Order: sequence, then C-alpha cells, then structure tokens
Amino acid sequence: MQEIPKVYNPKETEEKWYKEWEGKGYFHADSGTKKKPYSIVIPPPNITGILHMGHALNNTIQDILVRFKRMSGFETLWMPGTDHAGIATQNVVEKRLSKEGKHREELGREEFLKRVWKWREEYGSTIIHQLKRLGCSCDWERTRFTMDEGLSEAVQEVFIRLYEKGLIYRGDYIINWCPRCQTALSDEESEHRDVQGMFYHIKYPIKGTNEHVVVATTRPETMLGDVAVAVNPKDKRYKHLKGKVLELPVLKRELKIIYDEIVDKEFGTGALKVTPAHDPIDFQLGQKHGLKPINVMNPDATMNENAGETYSGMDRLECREALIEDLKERGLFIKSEPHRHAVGHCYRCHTMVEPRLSLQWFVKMKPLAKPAIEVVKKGKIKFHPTRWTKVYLNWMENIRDWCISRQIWWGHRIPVYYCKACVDPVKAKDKDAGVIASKEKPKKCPKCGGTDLVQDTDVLDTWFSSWLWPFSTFGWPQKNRDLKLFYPTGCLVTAQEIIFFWVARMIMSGLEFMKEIPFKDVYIHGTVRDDTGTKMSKSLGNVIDPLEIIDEFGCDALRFSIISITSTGQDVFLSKKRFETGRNFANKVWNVSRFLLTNLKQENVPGDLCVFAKDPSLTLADRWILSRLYETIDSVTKSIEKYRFNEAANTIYDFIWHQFCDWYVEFSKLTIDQKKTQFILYKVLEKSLRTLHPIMPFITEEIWSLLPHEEGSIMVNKWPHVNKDLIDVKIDKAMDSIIEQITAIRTIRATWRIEPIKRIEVVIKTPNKATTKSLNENIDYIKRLARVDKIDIGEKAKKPPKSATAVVGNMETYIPLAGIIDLEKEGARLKKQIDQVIGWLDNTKKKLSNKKFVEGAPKEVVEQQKTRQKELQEELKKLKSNLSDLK
RNA sequence: GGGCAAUUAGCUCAGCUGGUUAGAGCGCGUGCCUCACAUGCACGAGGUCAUAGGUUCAAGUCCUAUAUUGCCCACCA
Repeated sequence: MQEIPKVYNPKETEEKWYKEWEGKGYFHADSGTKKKPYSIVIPPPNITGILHMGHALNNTIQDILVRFKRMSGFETLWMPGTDHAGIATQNVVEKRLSKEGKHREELGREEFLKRVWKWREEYGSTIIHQLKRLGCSCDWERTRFTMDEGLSEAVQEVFIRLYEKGLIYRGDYIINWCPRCQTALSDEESEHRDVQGMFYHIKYPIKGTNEHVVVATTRPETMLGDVAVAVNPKDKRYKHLKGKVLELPVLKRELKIIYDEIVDKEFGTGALKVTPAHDPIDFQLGQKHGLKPINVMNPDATMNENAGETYSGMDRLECREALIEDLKERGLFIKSEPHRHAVGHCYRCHTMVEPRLSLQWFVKMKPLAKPAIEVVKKGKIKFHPTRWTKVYLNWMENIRDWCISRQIWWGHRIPVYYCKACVDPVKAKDKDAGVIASKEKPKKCPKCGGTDLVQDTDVLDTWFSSWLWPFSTFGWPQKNRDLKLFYPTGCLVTAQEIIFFWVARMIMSGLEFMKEIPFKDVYIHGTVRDDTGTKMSKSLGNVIDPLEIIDEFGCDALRFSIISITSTGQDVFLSKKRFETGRNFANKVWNVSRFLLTNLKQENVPGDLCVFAKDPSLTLADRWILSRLYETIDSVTKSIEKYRFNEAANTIYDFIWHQFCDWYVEFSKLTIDQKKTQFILYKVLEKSLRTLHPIMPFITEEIWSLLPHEEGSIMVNKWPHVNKDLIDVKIDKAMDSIIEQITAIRTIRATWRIEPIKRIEVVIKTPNKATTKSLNENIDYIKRLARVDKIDIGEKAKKPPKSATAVVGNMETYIPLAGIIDLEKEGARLKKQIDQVIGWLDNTKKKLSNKKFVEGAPKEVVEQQKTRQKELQEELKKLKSNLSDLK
C-alpha cells in the first residue's frame, strides 16, 4: 500500500485532474448522440473581468447541475464564452492609451480597434483560465465570443430582421447620456442613486409687469434651454397668467406659459420650467405643446453656444455656480434648499448621467414583450425562487423602448448605410430614403443609384449581442445539429441584477427568432456580500479573492463552503473563516478514505449491494448504514433537482461525517478484517464519493483513482441509483436506540470525570426478552464505543447501589459509581431531566384534554400524542424512582 | 412613491405543503494526541423563533398591522 499523506493537499490534485479531464475530452458534448440532451449556457463574463465570488457562486452552481446531469446519463453541454463588454473594454484600453499620453481620436477608429483586439488577445481569456481553476466542466472546444464572426452575423441578421419588421427605428428622443464615456445608455444602464443636491428657487419675470413667477429646479444650468413654463390648469395661483409671456432670465428669451395636468401643484412652487432637450418630462411636454427644444450642452457636458456667450464652454457644474451668482446679482435668485433626489449614474463609470435629446437607434419593445409575458404567465418558464416572476412581469408590462446605439467604437457596428446623395447621415431618420440596413456595404443606393454610401458610425449596445446568446452560440442563423439538439437549454443560472438586462431580453429574442423559449428554468441566486452585509466590490476593497481561497483552502473547499450557505435566492455573507468548513470536510473525506484504503483488500470489493437486500447475516449496523446511504442519495438527488443546493451539500456532509465516520466506521473496526464489512465500507464510500462529486469534483476524483474500480473517471461515471428496498425506518430506529445507549453512557462518564482509559461496568434493564436479545447482539459496539468492560443485560437486572442512571427509551442504564458519585449533584442532574419531562408531559396533557383536539385532529396525530404521553409517563416514573433511590 | 426580502442559540444561517422534544456550522465550557483525521474525538451549556393582534383542535411555519435592516423599481422637476 502506498503512503497517503495525513493532510489532503488540494493543489497538486486539482491541476492534475483538470488537465486529465480536459485532455480526455470529458467536457465535450457530442451533438451526434442518442442520449437525451441537457444544456446550459454560461452567463458570458466580460473579457475585462477577473474572477470574483459572484462568479464563483454562479459557476459552481452551474457546474453542479452540469456534472449531476452528465452523471445522470444526459448528453450534457455547458456552453462557455465571453462578452466583448463594449463600454467597459473600451474604457480599459483608453486608460492604457492615456498612460502613453494618447487619445483614441489620435489613433483613429481602425488603429484603435486593432489595439482593443490586441488587448483582448493578451488579457481577454484571463477569466476563462480562472473558471478552469474553479473546476468548471465547460465544453471549451465550443468557446464563443460575442464578437466572433458567427455571433456578429447573428447580430446583423437580427438587426436587419427587426428593422425590416419595423421594430427598429432611429429618432430624436431623450436618452441617458454619460458625459465621461460620451455615449448614450439604455435606461437599465443608468443606475438611480440618491444624491444630496440643492433645490434652487428662481424668479422668472412676467413681461410687461413688475411681477414674476417662481420656478424651482435642481439643475439651474438647464434653464438656458428653457422654452416655456408649465403650470397645472387647476392651480388657482397661476390663473392670472393666461395670455402672459415670461422672460427667461439672463438670455431674455420669451417663454410661453403652458397648462398641463402633469404638473404637480404640491411640488416645489407648482411652476415647472420646461427644457425639452434636457429632461424626459419636459420633452413630452414639448412634443405635446409643439415647443422646439434647445440643446445647450456639448457631448462632454460643457455648455454650448446656445447657452450664451458667458456660459458657452463652461462645464455644467461650473456653469451652475456662475449662473446662480449672476441671478443673485440680478435679484432673481430667491433661495436654495437642500434636496435629496435620485439621479442616474453610468453603470460603467458611475459618472452622473445627463438626460439629453439626441438621435439614436431604438428597439420597439412592446410587441416583443407580449409573447415573453405569456410564456412566463403560463409557467413554461419558471423562476426559482418564484418571487422573481412578479418582478419580471412588472418590468415587462411597463417596458420601454430600448436605446441600442452607442457612440463608441468597440462593438458591433450598426449595419446601416446612408446614401449621401439622398440623406444627411447625421440627421437621417429610419424612414428616410437613403437609409439602408444591410450586412454588406451596398454597391449603390436602391433609391437614387448613388454610390457615395457611408456606414453608421455608432455601434450596438453590448446586450444586443448577449440577448442572442442561447442560440447564437449554437450557430444561429445557421441551422445545425447543435442548435437542434441543445436549444432550448435546461436552466439559466444568474444573479438578480441581470434579470432586465439579460434574462428578459433573451426570452424575447428566443421567442422572436427561434419561436421557442430559450430555457425552462431560471435560477436566481443571491448577491455575495462581506460579513457586514456590504456587497463585495473592488472599489470598496472588501473582496475576498476566490483564487486566494483556492490557493489556501482548495477549490473543493471553496465550492463546498459557498454552496452550503447558499439557501435559495438568499444573499451570501462571506468571511474567510467560512471556508474552513469546506477545507475541514475535504480533510475528513480524505482521512476516512485513507483509513479504508489501508484496510481494504482488493478481492473483497467487487459486486453489488443488491445481494444484501435479504441477507439475514447482516448486522443491525450494516443494515442501518445502507438504509442511511440510500436515503441520503435519494435526498441529495431530489435537492439538486429542486435547486436546493445547500440542502444537498448539508445532507451529504451529515451522512459522510456524522453517520458514516462517527458511527459506522467506528463500529466496523470490530469486524474490519471480514469480507462483508470491507465490502460494505467500500460500497458506501464509493457511492458517497459519486454523490459528492458534483460539489467537490477534485477530491472525489483523487480518491476514486486510488480505489479499486472498474470504469474510468468518476465524472463520467453513473450517478448512484437508489435502492429503495434497503431503506428501512425500523432499522433506523433500532440503531438510534443503540446510539442513544452509547451516548448515555458517555454522558455519565463525562459528568463524573471517569478517565477515558478506565473501563467500567454497566447494567442495563430491559422491558422484554426481545430488547434483551437485540441489545446483546450489539453489545460489542456498546463496549467498544462507550469503553465498557462488562455489560449485564436483562429484564430483571438489578440496579447496583450508588449508581448513576439514565433512561434510554424503555430501558434503564445503571453505572455503579461508589466512591466517585456525588449523590447531591447526581440528584440535581436527574431533577433537571425530570423537570424537562414534566414540561413535555404537560404539553401532551393539555392537547389530549382538549376536546376539540381529540375530535378535530387527524387520528394519527391524536394517537401519536397518546403514545407519547404513555412513554413520557413511563420515563418520568423511572426517573423519579432513580432519584429516590439515591437517598 | 411602489414593490420584494430579512428578523430563529453569542455569531452566521437552515427549518419546503401548519402536527412528536426547533436544527447545523462557528464560537464557548470540560475532558481527550483513543492504533483515519487536533483541519480531529467525546460530552455539555446556550433559544418566551422581532413586537402586537388574528385564523386554527394545533403557528417558528398562514393572515393583518407595527418596528428595524437590506435590496430593487420609479419622469415629483
């Protein structure tokens, strides 16, 4: 027998096995298979990403599902890949450029894109390597990237189809503008955050009078773009304004008074300044009342020439200050008061977003949303936990059009060409002649035959490629076997933040382009937080690096620990200490295996447990561990199928540690050289390992490889089947009674400080012959585990004088302790037990004396209470007699 | 403003359709290097299940309020 180290060393094991698995092609799915398919598409991590605990959780869950399904006989495909992450990646490369003192404009579009591709070659697969360290069993041969040729074609195809269907349009609307990234963002990409701002009250003079109207605003600099002031028609304060004209301070522009119900009388002064180019409500008002918007800002949020000579060129916030000073001088400033309000911030760089009127491309969402609402309402797609269904439906029912154009360079360029002869590319609307949606650059304009065609300079939102992921990765728009076999996928595993960005849109695109749902289940896991409940983020510096944990504790330890505390959909609170759980468990598994390996003989292990179903020579302990084993496998299987991963982890943990190691292995030491015992030990270990494998792939494979076994890797072996014939509740109970007996003796030993080495004598009084017999059959177990020399068992057993006593079910246990026992203290101990029993007894009495309970509750429940009462009464009697015997 | 979670042992949390004595890990106390494991073993202490009502024969579990905490959504300028 080879030397097996005392402490499990994950490092070597993990590297060795991952290479082996990958090399043997175990991760690869065969689309020519006859097996039933099971597939999962990975939420593609950004190429700029590095592995964090959120990924660790997300991908561990997926890997558990995938390994479980693979072992369960499915042709299993976990489709991996990465996302080009338009804005994020462009930002990273721009930052590197600026270190060289360069700006992307200097390089030009083509050169800049070359730099981005080069960056991606160098760093873009970092996250993939990290996922491998997590043990992910993805089919890496199929790895895709959202900017691949194939996926890019899918993007273009989708754009053109939607355009031709009239679901994509170009128009002037208020969008969220990030002044730092200098691009439009979708509503989802603008994150609302509470900001402590100021509410400024400003006088707008009424022309031709000495009077004025007071407006209140949080962004005074936008007043330079005001075109009207709106009040509620029901507001009596402003009735007199009808027919009057206001004068915009500083710029002296004339402002109309408009009346609209949308204005809240109670808010501010009830008079709303209308800036259609810089506020969504104002934009609506402008359209409704025929007002021409005036844009006063440049793309970088400095003021433009429309803001007037004084302010043109100033930054928006600088302008705000200067303007307030100006108004003060002119006597038009009343006051400013602190005001907390929600302001949009760029989800990539956290800069304050500026609502801005601009020409962008949009997807009309309502028609796409309708069928996507249906499939969820009908239960074709299920969310786990179900509460997310409501969140999804609520968003879908109020869906707004999706702004998909971005003014950056890194991404899928919009497949639209403009004929310079027909149309101005900078102003063209989608309906205009000379706007052509096409994958390739057209030779000439279909309208005028002009050949001077230019492509739209914008690129598409990153999510415009991700929303196609569940079918574009399989080759769509090509029709092939992968697509046919693996779409729709089995389950989508993701975090709540991404339901709107991604999940909802995938459902819509799947139904639109594949005419079928993209997945049946959506499992939403919680957010990973630190132990104070703060979301882990790099900027806060409270991250625990999964790779560091893998180095220190091992990958299996990381996976087990994180899974064992992830109850369905709840957030996960982590501290470094928590990973000790997994490490210790791995070590436990390691050591019990080590013990067995040094004792098992090869020839004793082959065969099947079925032969034992009715074998009378099995001991109670043998039957018990088999019953527990199959119960455990059954329970773990069901838990994984129900996405209750923590339950699965804790069930197998408890079985291996507290049932197998603590009891059965200890019992087996008496008979370990027997063939039958060896066989059972081996079988239980081997099946436990398979059950544990999806959660702890490496250590299970390592031990598997040391065990004698017939087939190859554990990861392509079968998920253990459940032999229900061997699950037996009666056996469980009988064993519990032996365990209780041992525990009772141990408790007394500990209470009276009997040295571990010292052997003692015990007398056990039983109620009948059958109990005596069954106890006698297990006498050696009790002797060994409770360190007892001699046990007298019998119905007529006599209590020795000065004994410590215990009541175990319907038996009584006596340990003579003359000279050791303190009668008073033992009395107190018994008294405590008596009080407890009296408490329980009172409860049952209360229930049974309640007529309504006896009549109303189900018979079994009443019977149960009656039995319980009897048992408690018996126990009480014994305890009391033991107490009085002490005197 | 709307919605969703959470509140159970000192700490972090399980407890799924209401029904025997409410569990785990960590921590704590005591004793052990017992021939697999001190990343271990044995034993123990510790809970009026946030509060107040209600439904029910029966509530940690269902309902309604309240409180505290956290998250998401939202065009009150």
